[in-house]
Amino acid sequence: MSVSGLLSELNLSQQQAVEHADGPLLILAGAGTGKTRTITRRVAHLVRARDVMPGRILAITFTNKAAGEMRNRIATWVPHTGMWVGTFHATCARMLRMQPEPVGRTRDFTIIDIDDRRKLLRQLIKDQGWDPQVFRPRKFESLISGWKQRRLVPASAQEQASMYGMEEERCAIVYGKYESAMARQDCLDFDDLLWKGLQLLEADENGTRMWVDRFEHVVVDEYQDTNEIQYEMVKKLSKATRNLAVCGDPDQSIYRWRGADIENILRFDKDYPDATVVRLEQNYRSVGNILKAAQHVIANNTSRKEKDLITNREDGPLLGLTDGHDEEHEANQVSMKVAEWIRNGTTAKEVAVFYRTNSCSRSLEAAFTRLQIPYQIIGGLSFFERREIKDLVAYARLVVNPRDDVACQRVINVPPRGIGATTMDRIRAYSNEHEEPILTSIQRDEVRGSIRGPGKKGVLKFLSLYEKIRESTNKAEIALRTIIERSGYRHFAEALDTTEDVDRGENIDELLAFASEYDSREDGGLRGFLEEISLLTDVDRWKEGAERVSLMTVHAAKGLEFDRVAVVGLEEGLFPHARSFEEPEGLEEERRLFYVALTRAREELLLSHCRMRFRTGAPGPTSPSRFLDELPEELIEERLSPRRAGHGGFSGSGSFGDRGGYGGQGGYGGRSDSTGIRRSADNPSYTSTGMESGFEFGPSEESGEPEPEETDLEAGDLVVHPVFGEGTVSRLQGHGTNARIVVEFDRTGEERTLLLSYSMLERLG
DNA sequence: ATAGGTATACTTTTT
DNA sequence: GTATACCTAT
Repeated sequence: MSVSGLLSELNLSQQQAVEHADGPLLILAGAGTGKTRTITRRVAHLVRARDVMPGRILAITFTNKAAGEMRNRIATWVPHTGMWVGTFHATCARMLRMQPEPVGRTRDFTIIDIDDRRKLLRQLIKDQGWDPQVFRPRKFESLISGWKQRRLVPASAQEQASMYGMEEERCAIVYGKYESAMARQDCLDFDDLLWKGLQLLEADENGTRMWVDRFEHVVVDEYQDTNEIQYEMVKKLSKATRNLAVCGDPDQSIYRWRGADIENILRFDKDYPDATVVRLEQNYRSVGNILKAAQHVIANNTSRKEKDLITNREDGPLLGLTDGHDEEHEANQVSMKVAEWIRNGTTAKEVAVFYRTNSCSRSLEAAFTRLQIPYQIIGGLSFFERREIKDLVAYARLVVNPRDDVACQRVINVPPRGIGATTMDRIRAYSNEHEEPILTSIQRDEVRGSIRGPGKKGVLKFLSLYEKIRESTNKAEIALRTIIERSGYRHFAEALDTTEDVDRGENIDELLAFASEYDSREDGGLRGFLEEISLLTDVDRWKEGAERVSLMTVHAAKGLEFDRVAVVGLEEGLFPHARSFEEPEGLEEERRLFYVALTRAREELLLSHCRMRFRTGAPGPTSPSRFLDELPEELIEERLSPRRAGHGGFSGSGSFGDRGGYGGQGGYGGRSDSTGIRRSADNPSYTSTGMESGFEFGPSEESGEPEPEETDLEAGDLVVHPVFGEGTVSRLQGHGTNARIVVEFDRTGEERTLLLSYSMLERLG
């Protein structure tokens, strides 16, 4: 392949970025301007045309998935053996694994996740004699994470905390305890990976310089979302050669809450006055109307660099807009539209639905199931957060790192083997006092002698299990199989809560398949496998090829593109999210988020909101997002939902629009000349799939206040549910707002537990 | 020690 | 609607 092949099918700006020789380079790349293609070609070009050794190139991506894609794409041009391509976190983990000493860890360190981190914090709070109900682990976690992002050690945090209040003060103390526990257990958390990674570089600058002189070229994608530590890290890694190429779009910076500083990209040409700046403004992705809409919205942000995006594509269809009564109705409308898209020739994998918060996925799921549209949810209840996965991973962690007390405590009595709270307290007391790992402690005769009752046998059982697992091969899959078989875990997991329709066995199999795939690809053994999965996210697990509609948050959608996209929940307080109202910067970030959502679509967009939504327990009226008002009116297709008069349940539906914030919202309400009912007429094939025709609502609860305990339903009553159909009440449980009703539904023959106040059940007959 | 029930909090986004 | 922590009975 000739060098010029690397420049084929690139526009002039892209070519300039690819061919740029030495020194700092800033690529300002708008959405859909071929940014990934450009930096991939650039890296390939470095190897082919400039004879840079692959091992001397470091490319940082935002997700592991993007890293994998980049690796594959580069491979089509040049061999890339030894090239470093990965996320900041993965890159840091890799460096630290190779040289852990400067930060006080061994090469066997394990990575702790948020959940375990929270558990550890709870324990430490309790150890201080404080009530975790008052001093919340969650709150502490975010405080500590913030301190770590700002590189504050516990001592400095304590100094600063005294200015704030008791909670901060106490948290700072716990922070100190947490840090020593993590060191003792040879663990690192996500924040540590970055901070300790930077510390490694700092030590390296005055030492062997094995890292700071290692890379001849550093390339960073999504630079607009780097935080302070990442910024410093990039600076150090590229200081020796100044061959730093960063790429990003300030309008797509959406991780401020995680410490990302948009200033990093905005001031790049001040940091490096000799930087070459290349602007990619030719959009190849979206049709004209989508691009126009997106540009129009983002222009409302004040703190931004003017940027133009041009497309030579046709205008395309107008942007669709729907408003539902509530989220269920909204989900129905959206799924009908999706069904229409698919019927008209778009494949399911080219369709996506985005939402602001994960909780919005539920109603969509129900609607998609009803219409029998295949879908997959990305994110939300993560695979890796599933109990059975976490348990097995904890076993594996303990094998790799016997000092990992968090992992040890998670599995020492799972499946149950008689080691309860009393026994654990005793063991923990000993191990705290002697400052040695729990696993070491329980091997001491002194400790084992002090344990009586069923715990004694349990500890022996656990130790012999542990030995057997340790002896198994280092291959990830075999090790996991040994764990599962020797511990009897599969049986335990499958017997766990049979009422839920989660298939834990299936999840276990997926983990095994994952391990087997890893073994065939890499030689990192159990430790390597653990490292990989602890840094994986759900987007990374996303099965791109699957013929399914993708449902995800807008954050998860970053970097992806689809032919047709629907964005739901465009309401004040949800999108933009209420939490963003406190500071003006917050609102600008929400707008960028909306901009990201819009620019994912190639051909067609559907935007939607509803007039009432369940929010934290109670349903309430909502008003359309201000972002809808910011769209140019002439690009929006008028489509207001049908009135529901005559449909029984929502007798008061007309009054919704007149109430609350809806009617009052500026120009939007003014466009409300109804175009009538279209959906059911348009989609006869989808309303007759054997499921519900149309959509019935339960007894009218539109007055907003759920009436707890006010039910005359009892066991044996026949009821009908709008989604699940007819069924029989099995029993009632709980009181007040938490009252639940268990119903066995005829269609599936399965029992479901529903929250009584919102169950929308109607008595039958 | 454990199972089963009950109360409570959580819903912003994620490496 | 779900996960988790605490309480109580066995």
